[in-house]
Amino acid sequence: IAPSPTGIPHIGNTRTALFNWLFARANNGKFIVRVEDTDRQRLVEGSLEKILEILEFLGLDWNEGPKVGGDFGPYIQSERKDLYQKYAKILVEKGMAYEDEGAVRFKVEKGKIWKWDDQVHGEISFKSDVLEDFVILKSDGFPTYHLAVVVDDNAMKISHVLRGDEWISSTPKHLMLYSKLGWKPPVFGHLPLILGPDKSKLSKRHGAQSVLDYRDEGYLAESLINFMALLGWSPKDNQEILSLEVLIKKFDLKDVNTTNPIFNRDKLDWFNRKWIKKLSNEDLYLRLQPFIPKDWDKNYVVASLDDAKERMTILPDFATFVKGEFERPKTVYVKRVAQKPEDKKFIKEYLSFLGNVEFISGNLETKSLEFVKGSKLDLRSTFMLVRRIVLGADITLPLFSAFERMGKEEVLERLKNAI
RNA sequence: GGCCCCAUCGUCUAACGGUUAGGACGAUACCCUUUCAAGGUGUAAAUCGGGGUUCGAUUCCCCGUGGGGCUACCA
Repeated sequence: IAPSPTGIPHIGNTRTALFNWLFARANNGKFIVRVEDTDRQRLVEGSLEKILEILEFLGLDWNEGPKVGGDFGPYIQSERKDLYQKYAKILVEKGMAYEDEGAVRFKVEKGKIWKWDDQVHGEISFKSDVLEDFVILKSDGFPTYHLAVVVDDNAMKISHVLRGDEWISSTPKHLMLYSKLGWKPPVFGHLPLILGPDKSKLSKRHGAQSVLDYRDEGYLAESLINFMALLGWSPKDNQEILSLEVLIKKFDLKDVNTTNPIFNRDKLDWFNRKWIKKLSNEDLYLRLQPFIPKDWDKNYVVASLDDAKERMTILPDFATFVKGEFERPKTVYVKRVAQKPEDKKFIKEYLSFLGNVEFISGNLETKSLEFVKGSKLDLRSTFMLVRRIVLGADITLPLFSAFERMGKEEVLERLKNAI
């Protein structure tokens, strides 16, 4: 995978990385990260770190590249400038390229047909006549993508190139370069492009775009991987919930689609719900750290996880469900929800009733149910009243498990506030 | 404009040339239910159009239409 550090990669670029990684792992190959920073104008400071952060967050480790090194380094193109210049010079000397206003342009031979067996599309061919002479070395001495990618893929012994469909029309240029340089081209596979909701190529203007943004919104790496994997690919058995391990076993380039999928956030949400539910409480607690106050007691939080897991879509949902257990409702609010005399009367009776009840969720529930039914009050509205008084909200975790966690003293205290 | 890629429910997708065109998300109805969820059972929802080939096309071919990409000294 060869990202360009001209910004933070969005879901589309990241999915390309994922497919490359899966393909490499599924075939006992090597996953190589090479940084293509030959566009000096658009270089964005710090994006290389972000790129690696994304890969690390998702668990896509690389065999060669930044940080880990490798036999064919350096893996940063700006550090390989001499190499590109050397080959540009050779091409010029052989008359296959020429200088043009400080840059070097490759001479396209007319009347030829360039074709390759694309691993996802099948055979694709181009007439060389539709291509114009193209720049391979810019006037600032840096190569264009075309020269750099060919020189490096050859030098680094790259066997397979999986990239986005947007590169299809450039492939003949690369084929020409391989041919003139006397090298054997790698196998190409072009992946369908992920489209935004407006059906145009995914880009910055489609809202939160990078995996890091989704991570910060509370999506798990598992969900993101699962979601991206199924955009343009599906396993033979149509299974949907897939871990990285399972994906490696099932991934096959033959099952990659040719049509451009559209990014669908609802499905991402669904995956996140599924994956959060699969997490152990201990693991979920760890992932929750960035999204909850530091002073929330660990045992307390963990104890509420079974209930919370069932209803969370993103990590920050946890705090909104449990917040009411940590903060007493405002008195003005309590006074307002318990205005009616009959409500106050009920709370008074319930209060004294609770005094003799053991605060264990199941017990609390059966006893309370009996109590309310005996009073002939409406179940829903009555429990909603209690919920509002004790937890200060309409949407909370199940009432009685919350009671158990909070303890008798605290619950009674809060109820007293209403009378 | 030119070149290239693509075309199954709203979305992600499945279907050796023979299926009542399947699944999932979302939507919706009902059940369950102390809220919200979750869960359960249903429902609606698709082969872009026209020609071929074939006993038979979602599937193969052609044309059209639609969408996307490229057309930079960006990747």
